[in-house]
Formats: sequence, structure tokens, C-alpha cells
Amino acid sequence: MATGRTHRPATRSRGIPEATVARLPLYLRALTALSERSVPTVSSEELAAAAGVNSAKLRKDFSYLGSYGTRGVGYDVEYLVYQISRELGLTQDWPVVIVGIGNLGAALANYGGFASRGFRVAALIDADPAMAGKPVAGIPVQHTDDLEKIIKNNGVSIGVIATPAGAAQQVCDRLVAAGVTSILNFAPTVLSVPDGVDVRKVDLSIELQILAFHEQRKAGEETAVGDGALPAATGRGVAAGDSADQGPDGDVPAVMPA
Amino acid sequence: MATGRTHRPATRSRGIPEATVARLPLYLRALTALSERSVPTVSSEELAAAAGVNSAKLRKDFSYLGSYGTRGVGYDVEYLVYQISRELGLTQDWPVVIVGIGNLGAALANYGGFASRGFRVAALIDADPAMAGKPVAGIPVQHTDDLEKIIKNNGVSIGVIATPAGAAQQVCDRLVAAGVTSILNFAPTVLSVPDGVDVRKVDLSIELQILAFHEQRKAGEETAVGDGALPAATGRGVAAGDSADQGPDGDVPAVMPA
DNA sequence: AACTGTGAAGATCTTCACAGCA
DNA sequence: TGCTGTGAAGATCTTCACAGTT
Repeated sequence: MATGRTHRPATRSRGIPEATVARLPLYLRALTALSERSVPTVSSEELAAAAGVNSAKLRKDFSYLGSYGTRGVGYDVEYLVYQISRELGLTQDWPVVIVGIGNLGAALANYGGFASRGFRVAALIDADPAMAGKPVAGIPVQHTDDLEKIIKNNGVSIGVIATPAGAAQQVCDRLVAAGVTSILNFAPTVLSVPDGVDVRKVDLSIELQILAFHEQRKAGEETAVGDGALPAATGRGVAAGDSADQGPDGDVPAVMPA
Repeated sequence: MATGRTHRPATRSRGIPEATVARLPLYLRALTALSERSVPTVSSEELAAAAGVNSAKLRKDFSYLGSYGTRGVGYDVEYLVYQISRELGLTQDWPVVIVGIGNLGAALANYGGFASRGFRVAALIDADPAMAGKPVAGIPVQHTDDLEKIIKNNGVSIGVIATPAGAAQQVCDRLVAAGVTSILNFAPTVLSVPDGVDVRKVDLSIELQILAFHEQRKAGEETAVGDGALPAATGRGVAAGDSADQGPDGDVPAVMPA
């Protein structure tokens, strides 16, 4: 396939960079914590540290939303919480369905942070007739046969797929046909969806493989750098934003048997 | 990432771009599927479609690993599987510990794909004394008190944190002090770690918030685009945010429940 | 004096388009 | 002919550094 669609209208005015959008939830979380401690204002430096990002990046991110800060002072916590929430669309209610109530699906259903911010588990759906009616996290599981009806009756536009890989695409197709336009996929599969439907995936094994890659490099460098031992104690640190490896220089030996 | 330090040596010779590393697991999965079907070779076009990426991107990605293809023919599936596995460090065994055996931790422990590729759940750790000894996914849960001993005895370098947010940093510190240098964090917290330790996070609520952002845009454009009615059923329709369908490639990691 | 907002430089990543090999 | 490998152009994202505001 690969129909080279890619039609980007043009640089849209309200266009907030995708990278910025991905960080807004992080800022929101940090701000919420400050709000709970009744902190009135924060500087970009402080908030950036709490969110684990660079302060210049944070300021630029906020500049896409508008000028919500006060020079010489910082940002008003409550005001920012509201602005970011609004920008992310969290001031409205988002009914969500979880399809596939196995170990993972059940864990997701039980996940508290779910409801906390605008999201509400509207229904749990599973293909196993034996599960039908059983309550998970206080919500009765419904059978896949009623998927379309459930989506429509609840006005669901966001679906979470936690089924085995083999069933994911089929479930995805039905969700989309029923009106879902955003999907969070936990199944280890690449989903095909029509234009206009967003898919984000969460994949444990991919994350582990990326870590293994860096881990392997570290092991190789150990000797290269000639570092002694010292398993690193509690040093300070920083965070974790993306796993850019704090690259010790030198470079990889690369074992290579071609 | 690093506080101010950010010392990136220079463009490292064997330096594979982070974005490429993040896609290797995707290619590997697609290749493994082809391998199981005994397909001998694939073209960049076919493999790219299976992995949900652009073929030029895939070719460039592979070019960082070396020249493993044959012009006019394509890539040898088995050979590529081996090369990518080796590059990712999957030809060796990675003992992993999961800390926090609640709903999510148990789901992760039961997750099959775990062991499939080089990873092995070496131990399950939880702070609840009542859980000690109980088997989850066939592995007896051990108490947090023995964390250091467990890490050392098993030579663990990768740890998975699935504890409540409040315990995450503390667990992280102990893991790092005991020798863990790669962490996969499912708790909704920004972890501080010393240089040299990689952290990747998986955060459900962040992913949902990103989807909500785009969902909100779509709702807004519906009228803006002047489109009549049609609550967006199957039709195409300009995707507001273009978080490009398919695999949200190399962007930010993601989700995380607790 | 303290801190935001942002132009400009840099770094990365993506995509094009085509030379070059099988 | 068919398809890879890659220079070069473009698009995005990050970081610097400082003008501007309170």
C-alpha cells in the first residue's frame, strides 16, 4: 500500500508541534502536584526540573499555547493547569472502552489514573462468553457481539485494544467502523487504519529491546573506557526523558562477525 | 536527560540514530513473522509495509547496520533477523526483575512475549509480606528486603518498576545502587537517575491525553472544514494532528499506569 | 534583578530521487 | 530490469542566548 497520501494542508495556525503535545501531559502532572501543595507560581526552571526537561524547551512549548507567564515572576500554577487541560481536551469527558479483558485488560481497567483526568471507562469488552457479566473493577464485562452497539450508545471515540495480537486488527476494524477515531494499542501488531484515525501503541517488548541495545553498548564500553568498578551509588541525576544514552565517549567495539 | 552535562562526544562512528534503534524491534517482529512463513527474501517496500513505515526510511535504517541487502533482489530474511537481533543484543540472555506485583506487575509477569526474545523474568519483587512466596506466573514473589541480593545473585541489569508512584523513586534508587543500569518505568513519575542509567517510561494516561488532544482537534475541524454532517464514520477526512497513522515512530516513549 | 518569550543556530530525523550494482 | 544504498534537500525538534517585561 503506501499510497503516498501525506497531504498536509499547510502549517496550521494553531499548530502545536507533536513533540510539544507529547510533553504537555508531563507538565500537567507536575503542575497538578504543585497545585496540591498550594504552590502559587513556578519558574520555568523549577517546573522543567520537576518534569525532567530542559527549561528552554519548556518555555518554547508554552509559547505555542500563548503567553501565560509573567516575566520576572514565572507561571501561575492554577492558570496553567487550566490552560493545558483545556488544550489537551481534558475539560470534557472521554468515554473509553477497553477490548480484551485478560491480565493486561483487567490491570488497565483497575488503573486508577484512568478516571482521574477526563477519561471514563464506559465499557469492558471481551470475546470470551464466560466472562460476560462478570464484573472487573466494578464494571461488568460485555461480549464482543455487542461492540458496535456499545460504542454507539456511549458515544465512544477512544478505544483501547488489549487483546492477543491475532485479534487486534479485527477488533480495530470493528471499532473504527463503529465510529472510534483514536486507538491505544497494547497488542504487538501494526494496525492498519484509514486516514483520520490515530493510533498509538504501547509495547513492552519493544521498550525492553531498546533498553537491551543500550545495555549492550554499555557493557562493551566498560572495558573500552577503562572504567574500574563502582556500580554507581546514589549520584544525583536527572532524568529520564528519553533514553538518550549519556554517552560516554569512545565508541563501540562492535563485535562483528559478518 | 542529563542535567547540564549533556556531553555528547561527537558523531560516533558506529552511532546508530536513536530513532533507528527504536524501529529495529519493529522490523525484527515483521521479519520474524516472514521467517515463520519461510519467506526467503523481502524487498524494502514489502518489509516497510509490514512494519508500517516508509521504505526509504527502512533502507536508510538498515544502511546504518551495514549493507545487508542485495540490489535487484532485496534482503535475506534469516540473515537480517540475525543481524538485527545481534545489534539489539538479543543474542544474549537478559535477566529482568519486576518490582511491584500488583495488577500490572502480575500482567507483565504473565506476558508471554517477555521470554520470547532474550528476556527472562529472573525474579518478582513486592513490598507486601503477604505476597512473599506466592507464585505469580509460576514464579514465587520475593520480598523487597532481598532486592539487592536478588539483583546481584542473578546479574540483573534491567529492572521493571510497576509500583505505585509513591514508591517508584525509592525502588529506582535501590535498583541502581544494586547495579541495575536500565529501567522500564510504568509508574507515573519522573525518575531521577545518575548518568549512565537509561530509563524508559510507559504511561497510559499520557498516551490517552495525547489521543484526546487530537480527538478534540478532529471534533473542531469537522465544522471548520465545512464538512456537512456525518459524524465521521468510515470516511477519510483530514486528520487534524497528523500523528501519522501506523506506528508513532521514533517519537516519545509513552505510557504508564500504576 | 529575575524571569519569560523567541529569533537564530544546531542537531536530528525524514523523504526524495537517483546512481549503481546484481 | 529491479531494488538497494545514499547524497542532498526538507522538515522537525532542541538549545542557545539575549532582548524585553515586570
